Amino acid sequence: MKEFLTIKKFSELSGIEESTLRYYDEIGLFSPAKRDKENNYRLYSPEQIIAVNFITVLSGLNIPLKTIGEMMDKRTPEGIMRLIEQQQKQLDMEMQRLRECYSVIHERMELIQYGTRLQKGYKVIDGWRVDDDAELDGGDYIDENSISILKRNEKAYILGQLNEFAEGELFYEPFMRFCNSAKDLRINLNYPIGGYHENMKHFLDSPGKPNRFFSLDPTGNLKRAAGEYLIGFKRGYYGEMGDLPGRMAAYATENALTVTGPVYVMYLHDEICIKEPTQYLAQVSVAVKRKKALPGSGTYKRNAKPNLP
Amino acid sequence: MKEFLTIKKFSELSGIEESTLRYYDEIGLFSPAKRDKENNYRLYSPEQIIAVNFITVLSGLNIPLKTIGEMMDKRTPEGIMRLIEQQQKQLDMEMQRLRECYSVIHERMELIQYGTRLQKGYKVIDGWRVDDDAELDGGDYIDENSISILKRNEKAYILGQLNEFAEGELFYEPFMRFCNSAKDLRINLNYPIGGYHENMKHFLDSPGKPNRFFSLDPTGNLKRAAGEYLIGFKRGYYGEMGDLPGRMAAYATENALTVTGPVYVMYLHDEICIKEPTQYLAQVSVAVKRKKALPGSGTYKRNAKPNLP
DNA sequence: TTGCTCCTCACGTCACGTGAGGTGGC
DNA sequence: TTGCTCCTCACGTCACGTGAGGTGGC
Repeated sequence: MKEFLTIKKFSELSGIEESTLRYYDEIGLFSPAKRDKENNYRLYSPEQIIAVNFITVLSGLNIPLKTIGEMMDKRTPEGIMRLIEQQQKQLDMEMQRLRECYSVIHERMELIQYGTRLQKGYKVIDGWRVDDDAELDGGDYIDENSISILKRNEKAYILGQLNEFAEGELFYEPFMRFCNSAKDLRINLNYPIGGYHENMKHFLDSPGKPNRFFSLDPTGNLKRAAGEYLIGFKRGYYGEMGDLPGRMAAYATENALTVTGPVYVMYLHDEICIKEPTQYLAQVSVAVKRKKALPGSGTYKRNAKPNLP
Repeated sequence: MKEFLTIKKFSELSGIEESTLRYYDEIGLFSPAKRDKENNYRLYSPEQIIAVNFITVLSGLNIPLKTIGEMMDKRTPEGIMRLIEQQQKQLDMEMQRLRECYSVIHERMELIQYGTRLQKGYKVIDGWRVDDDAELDGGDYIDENSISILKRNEKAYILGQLNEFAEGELFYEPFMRFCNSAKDLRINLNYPIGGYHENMKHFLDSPGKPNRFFSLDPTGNLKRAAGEYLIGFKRGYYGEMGDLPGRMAAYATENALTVTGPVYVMYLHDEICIKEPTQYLAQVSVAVKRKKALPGSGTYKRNAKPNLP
């Protein structure tokens, strides 16, 4: 005698909700082996588990139920193979998409967390930032009012085309052109976007008008070189640098530093995590060379977190 | 003068559909910077790209729009961090789920493709199966009517508990109990399920009533050992083995083989890819030891596909 | 009569997509 | 008048989830 299962039992056995089983029956995708003639109960046979589990797997791969249904109607081994092979490509793309979202989030979090920690202050030892840690002797604290020299590792990014600021234009128009060209230049606008000044002079002359924009895309073709950077911070709306350029230049002069290469403007806290535009938090950095050795440069690196933005 | 963008321009710039932007506005998740007083047009500012792209990323991570909305309302760097950290765990699980679906599909495909190829015939050289290839000399062909000796690599699986067949019971009841215990035994029912006989004698005595069921889960704790296997095929409904047990035993005797270890019954084509139950295609295999060397055992392994099921 | 399990039917949800019909400035 | 771009509003879609009200056998 063949044993049949009511919908509840079959649901428990297969791990599929009763409502889902009823829905599959309703759309004709997967129906019970038979119906009870007395009360019209759905009666499933145990081996139907195999088929319904397969449907669950295919559906879990984001194959539409309609497609699954069409295939199950006139199924052949070859047909199933074709469908699955197609879906494998889609699945690869989906996995890639998720990994990229993950990567975007990772880059964002690094900036946000850095900005948040900055309010409490970072300890700096031998040029590397470390979290505040009472166990560590020596070093200085930096916060958002500090100008300091820090060591950084290499970091990838993608540069946009040259910005052209027409008379009276703020950054809106160039930023729009940057976004417009993003597709052609294969720039992912989901990664944090920053401003790029070709050198310190340009930053001093027009602090709110970067030469280019760049995307902090870790697959980018350009690298911000590893080394020592002069770093300062500023709260305020996009492009409002206040007296920061002057303070940074003065710090360089006082400490016998030669600034070299482009100036990077990154927003640690932008409109994504702060409502009030005057509270956006920018980080400005530029590579430096020392004209003479600074005192107190040890080699302490325990707990060093060199890869912060 | 600040420049504003109509919905079409903003849609092109951000890559987000107009209907999506209208929907985000409708539910209060993301609204244009202002409205045109004349015609009520939505007017977006270029820097809104940053916020809407971030929403896209979060939404792409399967965070509900409601959650994103609540967070954007009272956003703080800390709040964003918390949300993202939570979501990273969910994302890890989703990636894991997709990888497992992929793995299930992979195991299924291997069986299905093997069964399909079997209809045309495989060439066997030195005990390893290879696809039909005119360039290869020697070897024999196997198809679904063949009994043959083949080499196989190790393969992982998970065993269910001992089956008990009450009088007159077919495999339904034990199969149901197997499914029932799946959760406790950490058996994934989505992988192909097969029948396991503890030895050849048991298979000969009750071919349709395996001692246990097993799941071809590649993370399984048990391994089907690498080595030479006696392999036969049978078309028919689950458990209908016909004269196959006898033919396999006779083949072993004629060829001076000692069968050893459990007998595995795997369905290459089951109800997933064939409607007609009498056409299901089972593969039966059992490890063998040769009492004497067979003739023609070369060492040819080019194009060998040893890891077939 | 009371539970219990099942049934159907209708409506809700989520994140949009798709017209239909209307507006305002060139 | 004709296009064109935008608008609102309503309804559809996909894969279910959630009651509401009813049934049948103990």
